[in-house]
Amino acid sequence: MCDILVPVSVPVQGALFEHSERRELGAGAWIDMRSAWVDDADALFDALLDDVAWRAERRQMYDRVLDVPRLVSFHDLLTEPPPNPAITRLRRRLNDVYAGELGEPFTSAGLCLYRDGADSVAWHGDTIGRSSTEDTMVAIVSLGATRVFALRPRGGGQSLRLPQHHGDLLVMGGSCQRTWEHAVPKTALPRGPRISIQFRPRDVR
DNA sequence: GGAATCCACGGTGG
DNA sequence: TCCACCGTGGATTC
Repeated sequence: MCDILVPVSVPVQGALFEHSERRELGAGAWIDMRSAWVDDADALFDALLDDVAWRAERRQMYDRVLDVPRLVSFHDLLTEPPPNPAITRLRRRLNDVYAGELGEPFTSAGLCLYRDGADSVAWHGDTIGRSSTEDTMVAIVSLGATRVFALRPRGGGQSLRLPQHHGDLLVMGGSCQRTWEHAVPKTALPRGPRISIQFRPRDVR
């Protein structure tokens, strides 16, 4: 792995919401990052671990049916109460800042539980609909163990590795979902559980 | 030696 | 009809 290590130069302190820490990725893609964005992240992590109805999914891949290497729980925030009221508060905070830029509010929360370093998600982009060419925004809150969030341009290029710590916020916007892919790679290093909350506009996973 | 990365594989569904 | 999607495991690279 030659790719390096991003936090490098990214100033993550200070007023994220002035967008002073926006990192432009090129071609209209950008990410915002903020560490320790979640208040009382310890309690939220513990509560979600217990309260969420985590689901294991299986997927046919080639000649086998495999367990998806993470647990998931999806919530449409417009039609059902979230598994924890803190999710509503986080959504409000995000909408206060981003709904204008987005043109519509975040309305859904997808939760993933990465139980250990063997849990992961492969390279993908979150597009709305299959053939859509429109940009969307995804906000990801991380709780629990630190895991690398990797980003790379579609079609190849240097990838970024962004360690996501307990309570961190990462927002991907602009063309990011179309022109970049992201992943949470497996790691052989010892890792405890991590929960991610992905806020999206509309009912997409 | 160990960890990370790359790549091929093909059924599914939009 | 077509093609993007995605998890694994072996090979390769770091």
